[in-house]
Amino acid sequence: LEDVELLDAVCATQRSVPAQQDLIREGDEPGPVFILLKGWACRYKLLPEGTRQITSFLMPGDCCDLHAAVFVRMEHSIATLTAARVARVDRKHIEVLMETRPAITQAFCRAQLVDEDTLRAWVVSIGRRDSVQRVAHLMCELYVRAMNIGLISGNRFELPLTQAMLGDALGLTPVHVNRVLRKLRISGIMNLSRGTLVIANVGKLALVAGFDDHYLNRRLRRPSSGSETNDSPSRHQSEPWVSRAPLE
Amino acid sequence: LEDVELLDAVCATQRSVPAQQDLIREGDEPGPVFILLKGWACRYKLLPEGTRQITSFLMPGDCCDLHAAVFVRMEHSIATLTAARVARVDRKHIEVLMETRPAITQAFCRAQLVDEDTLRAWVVSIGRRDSVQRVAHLMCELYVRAMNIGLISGNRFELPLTQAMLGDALGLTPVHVNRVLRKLRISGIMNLSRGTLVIANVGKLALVAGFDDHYLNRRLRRPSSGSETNDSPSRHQSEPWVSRAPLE
DNA sequence: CGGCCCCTTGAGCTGGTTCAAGAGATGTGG
DNA sequence: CCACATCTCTTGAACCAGCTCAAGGGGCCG
Repeated sequence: LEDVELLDAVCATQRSVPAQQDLIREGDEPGPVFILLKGWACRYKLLPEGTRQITSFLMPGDCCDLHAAVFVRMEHSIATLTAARVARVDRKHIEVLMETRPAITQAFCRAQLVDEDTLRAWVVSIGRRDSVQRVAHLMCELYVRAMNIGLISGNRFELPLTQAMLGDALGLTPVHVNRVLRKLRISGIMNLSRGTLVIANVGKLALVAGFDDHYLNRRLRRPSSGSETNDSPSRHQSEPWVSRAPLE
Repeated sequence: LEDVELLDAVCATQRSVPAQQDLIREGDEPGPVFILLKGWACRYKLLPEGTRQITSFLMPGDCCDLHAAVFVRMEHSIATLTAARVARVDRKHIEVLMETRPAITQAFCRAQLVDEDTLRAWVVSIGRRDSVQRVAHLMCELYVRAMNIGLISGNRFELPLTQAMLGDALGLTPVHVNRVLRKLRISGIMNLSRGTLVIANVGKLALVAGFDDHYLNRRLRRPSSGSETNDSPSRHQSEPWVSRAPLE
């Protein structure tokens, strides 16, 4: 479709950003829209005591605050976690796009809803799962998302998050994240080390996590193994853009 | 505005629902839109172990899943918590409204964004606050929301939630919710009993909670009493992320 | 080579859980 | 109007998952 070209065009002005840098800071007035093209970022909030809580991870293809124009003030910050490449799009362009291209509008809307479901899943995880389930669940989420944007090779993918970052996302201590990762490693389920996650046993991981992959509206397929029947072949496969890595 | 009349009209078909009844169940195909007119409800998710996590509370005026039409499957359930009055609106009507009345569309969109900010605040609370802060923070949220829909009289309002429900929302045990409530009571900050919450000291409550009322885009006003110039209790921390680099 | 992260592991502590038991409430049927 | 059942709240006591504090090791970069 030409929609893709329009989106490409809109991402013309790109910028490289080093790791650990705020793109948007809490209290800011919503400005331009950012689209993450490469690297990882996160939304987070700082507490008075100085602790941090990450509320979501952003991967290539994700957008920052498409809809926030209604508000006076950002309620959270967004920062890169790794070196990243970012497109900064004037809000006007987005609005024009949303008025003229219904498919794009719908894709945006859909992305928004997926985000919200993910957020709810985080609440569930942090509220009711123990540390092992929590880590496992997050890994499942990231695995599925990485798969959707084609970042999986075999049963591994690059996961350049420090244990401290994972802790800030999961509501755990870095120390304890470390212990959980060890536990998952020695039980032969997965191994996160040196920036890449290797999942030895997806099924077991999902089982431990109590992972329900519906919430990303994708099926969790293990790379090999074929006994499973794909029950709904007609699912929205004419994929709207937002969840794919569009450029690059 | 006549927008109000249109919305009234759309709520013509009302229904009374007893407490503890599912309106929408996880796995359902999104059906009609529900608007809560009276009483309390919640979104929740059940875990395999049988525990429950509530992800948000719904109060009169809140809508269920305006936008979910895009999805095949609901990712969470919605249930009444008290006896309630509910309008069931055909999705078609909503769509017509959203095409013809821009003000209404904008209001819906705004509500959606507020919900999302609230959800993020829950993640922060559950992830990084201790039990007392957590309870206090939720009470602040509910207080502000109750105020916004005119449910506050003086410094009290009706809060018909059991301690078990609060626990399911906060990721705590009912037993522990009880102990926290006692602590808040004897420290003279607030008193929740027999279905009504009396806030003796809003400022102190917000302080304990680390409550940042921006996220509902409303100011936290105390009804009477005014010795304290309570600007916003947050904003201690405008440090850019770099300053957090030494993770302590 | 030296400094700075980040990861790793140990040991002790604590906030919140679990289990248990009793006391109010509130409703229901006789 | 009372008797009984069912919830919810309340409190105690023991326990444990995850935290804190501390110390050492490895990789990467200047």
